[in-house]
Amino acid sequence: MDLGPIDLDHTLSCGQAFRWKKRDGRWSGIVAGEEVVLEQDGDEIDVQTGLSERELRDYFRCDDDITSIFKEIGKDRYVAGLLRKYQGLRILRQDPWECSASFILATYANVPRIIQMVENVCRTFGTRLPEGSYAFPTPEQIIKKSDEAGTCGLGYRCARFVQFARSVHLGEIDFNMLKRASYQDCVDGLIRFDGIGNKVADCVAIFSLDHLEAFPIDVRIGRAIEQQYEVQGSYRKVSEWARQHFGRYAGYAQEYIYYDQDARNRSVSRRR
DNA sequence: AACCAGGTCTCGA
DNA sequence: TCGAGACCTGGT
Repeated sequence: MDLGPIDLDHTLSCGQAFRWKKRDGRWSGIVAGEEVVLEQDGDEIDVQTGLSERELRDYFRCDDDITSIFKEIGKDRYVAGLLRKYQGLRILRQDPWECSASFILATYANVPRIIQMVENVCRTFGTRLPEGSYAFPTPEQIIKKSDEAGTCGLGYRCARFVQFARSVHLGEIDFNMLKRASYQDCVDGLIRFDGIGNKVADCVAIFSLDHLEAFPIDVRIGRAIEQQYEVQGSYRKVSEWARQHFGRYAGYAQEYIYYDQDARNRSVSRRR
């Protein structure tokens, strides 16, 4: 299947989604409750899934005009280098509920632990698929046996996670409306919920609600921006600077910078 | 064995 | 509007 210019390794391991695993050269994950297995050989990607081609192309954002996106953020010298270095890293379009619930768990934890927490949640509440893995649970599945949330190792995030499931189940958040809304209205709509601050809201906005100008700032991005551009300060100040500097696809630049910082960390830990 | 993690919340200035 | 402290817990 043709998913456009994409590198699965970069795209699925960069920390935007937490449910993809690579084994024996194949990536397997679950999208919209369906198992997806992908194997990339150069430009060829072999796909095994019950998902329709339309759904898969939607998930991989094949509708994006990637050329003009790269042209735009590539105006920055540093990012231009990263575009070459990590060619084929793409932003995904994830399910808003799964994305927001996952990033509520992602606060103040490292990626391996986030993956573990999400996996625990899926095994505890989610539907078991024929292949043996579990789908990400619906809000209702979580509410029905919320007393078991304590066994998932979520720490202080547990109460927020369950409460958010309740809010979503009660229809207190309209993701489709947030998609159509302006970036700022989208963030304002997300940030009302306990456990969603600036950073999580930006992650949800870019990874699931089509607001590619969202620029999530974690500690590593903060450091990188300070080093590369000598810009620092409050979240609001830095993120506004980033949208100004990188333009309407600022979030795409953010993901390349984040991945580069991640790669540096990985090589440091190998050296130890 | 400490250290730190894709932050958020609360509170005071 | 901003900065400082506390915070569950498990990888590394």
